[in-house]
Amino acid sequence: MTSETALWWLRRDLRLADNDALRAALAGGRRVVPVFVLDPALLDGPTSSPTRTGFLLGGLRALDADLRARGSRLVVRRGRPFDALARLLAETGAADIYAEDDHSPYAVRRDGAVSRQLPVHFVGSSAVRPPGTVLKAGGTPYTVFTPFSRAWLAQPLPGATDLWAAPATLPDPGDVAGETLPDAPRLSPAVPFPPGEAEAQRRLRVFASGPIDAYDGLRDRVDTDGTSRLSPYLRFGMVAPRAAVVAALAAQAEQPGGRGAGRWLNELIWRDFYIHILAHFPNVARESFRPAARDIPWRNDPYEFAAWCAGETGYPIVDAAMRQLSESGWMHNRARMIVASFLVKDLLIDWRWGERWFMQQLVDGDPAANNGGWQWTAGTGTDAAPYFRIFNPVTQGRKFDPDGRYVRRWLPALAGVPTAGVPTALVHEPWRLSTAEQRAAGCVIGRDYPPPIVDHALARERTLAAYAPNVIV
DNA sequence: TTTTGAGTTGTTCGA
DNA sequence: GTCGAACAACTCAAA
Repeated sequence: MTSETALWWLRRDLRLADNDALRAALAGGRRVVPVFVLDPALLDGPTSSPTRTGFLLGGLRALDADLRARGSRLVVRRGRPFDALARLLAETGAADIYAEDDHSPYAVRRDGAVSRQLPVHFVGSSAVRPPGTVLKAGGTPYTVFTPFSRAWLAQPLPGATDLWAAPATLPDPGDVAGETLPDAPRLSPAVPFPPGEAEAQRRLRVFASGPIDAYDGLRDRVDTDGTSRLSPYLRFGMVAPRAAVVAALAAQAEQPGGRGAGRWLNELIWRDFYIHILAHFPNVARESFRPAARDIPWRNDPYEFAAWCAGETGYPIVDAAMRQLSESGWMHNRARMIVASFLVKDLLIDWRWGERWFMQQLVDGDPAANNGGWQWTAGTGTDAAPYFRIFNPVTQGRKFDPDGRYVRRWLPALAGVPTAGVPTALVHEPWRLSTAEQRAAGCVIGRDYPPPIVDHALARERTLAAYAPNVIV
């Protein structure tokens, strides 16, 4: 062959636009072989999720189609990445491998092993600003979000000129053998996330051109599509996080008085924050960030955990959210906080149990964001919620699902419960309905819907005692 | 080195 | 119904 060859190793950057690794691989007119390695350590690991794997495989199919439309195609191999890449280097005669940097603990181990023996170059990052680039004056990492975000914003911000479209044509990778993508597991029709770069860009465009302005006011409403629903796409890099930042800044410039775009940008900065935290403090994947919070006397009742997983706690907002998770692979952000608070602070179950369940269910499951969120709720992490902040599932339901549309959607047993009337709307506390009202609504507690697994007021007192500083010192 | 101000997302209670 | 205080103390970041 006449020109040099490079492997483009895709991991969580399944896109052709704004892809630094692809651009670096293409530089100099090289022949580029796009490769994805199906890694059993990830796909069959203890924190894998059939829904997420289905989304990934769909994304790979979409990417392959996008590549073929440009004269290229995706080469899929199965096995340990090191072995697969070493073989491909030999088969193709490639001199270099280009990949976007991934900062999660597994990726760091994997990439370290690969880069010790193979010519791999890491270009770009799954974060907007990679770990190590947002540090305190002394060169150490931030552990509090607000100063982190100030330092993050103080650096030059990306603009429209930093983005580039997918190349119109790509070099033919030549005759390289690859596996066909496995069919199973398929995405359930209930999963409202068609995979692929085009869909990711469409969602970002639609969200940033309107709904983002209402984001600040609607983001907490679980009964409303007030969020971007971009998380699975960002998880697999079907859209560049940098492109999301640019879109948020542009929306902010258009609505200088509005708070929605800035609020959403803040969430993108949180995404970077937790990527940095996990990269700088990889032990948080195994234990609480705060040493003082490592000795909380968890109850860890396996039956209560099973009820939480199944959405059978008797608290409608909790159960609806857990059904939304298992049926659709996704859960509204506010609902994630509510169910997490319930698991940790009402049931006193170790946050790591909930963290693992989320990873096994979430189409957007990401080790950094998931760990950060759980440790925040549990009060064990960086900049965490104070231990006495315990969500009341009834109050949260009334506040963020005022008409009960969300709980009715996911809990058919509650479909007949009135939202208004005598004595008040009780859809978020159906056990307070009279026997006659329960019968009229077709929701008899104990028959159609479970009674509350714990009394929230008592559970709250129990947790305050368990967390009290004199206990956890 | 010391000091000071500040810290995602709540709830409950009593006036 | 609304409002402010209490919940508890600690750690971080920066001057």
